[in-house]
Amino acid sequence: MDFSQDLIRGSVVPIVLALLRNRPMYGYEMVKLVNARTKGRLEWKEGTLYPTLHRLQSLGLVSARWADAPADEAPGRKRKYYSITRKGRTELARRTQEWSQFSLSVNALLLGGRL
Amino acid sequence: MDFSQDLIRGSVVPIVLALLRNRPMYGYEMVKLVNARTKGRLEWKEGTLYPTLHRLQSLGLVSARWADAPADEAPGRKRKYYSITRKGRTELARRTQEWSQFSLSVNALLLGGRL
DNA sequence: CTTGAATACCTCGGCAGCCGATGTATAATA
DNA sequence: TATTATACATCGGCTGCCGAGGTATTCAAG
Repeated sequence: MDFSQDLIRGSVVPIVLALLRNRPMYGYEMVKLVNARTKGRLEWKEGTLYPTLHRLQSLGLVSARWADAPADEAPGRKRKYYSITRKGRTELARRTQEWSQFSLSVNALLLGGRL
Repeated sequence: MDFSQDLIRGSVVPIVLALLRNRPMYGYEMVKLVNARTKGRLEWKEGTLYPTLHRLQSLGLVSARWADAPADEAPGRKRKYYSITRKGRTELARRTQEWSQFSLSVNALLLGGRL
């Protein structure tokens, strides 16, 4: 479907935080996972994700550590695993709420319903 | 609630087109209406809307004409009324579809549901 | 063995849209 | 008379997305 990039904007941060809710992940994994889970309707680019992760880290919303990939997955390969911080969880809650209000508002206006 | 501007981005165009679906409107009216209908959750700025309207016009998605405000509303006042064109309606359909797919995707990722 | 694809990380500059600030002019209200 | 509301507009700053490009490793195919 190939969304206009303007729609994508602003959704990257909350989605990243949401992905890290349950377990640490590495960047490349997030890209593939988002693209797969949305069947390519969202098509994340590495050129977007990596700078975003660094930004979130500098804001203290995620933390990163290098580690070996599990031996049964990709033995001998190094990956940079990101985890969400306590501060990040607070921000996630805020952003989720924000998204929900926002999407309700837009839906109401677009689909003509009352708010 | 005061959304991050990044979320707003990309939603302005489809909303403008949707507003014009039923009747012509003037810019100032759209700003007030959106702010009121969303109870200030969306807070449109004139500095965003006017350039957007001009852009849409140059793309042939809307047309504009100056006219007197109705005598029972604001007698003696000039307004610039925008209407959606046929091309604009096609674009509206596309954008509505796009938004719907997009918001479903984001919702699924944010709220953890399956797609 | 060498080539190519997949994995996994990264940077940089261009671009486009939102917004704050600012400006103009008129009508209504205090 | 001064202020507020209506109604239009522009402009530059900022920020984030993306295309293009780069490095290095692992693994399968030729």
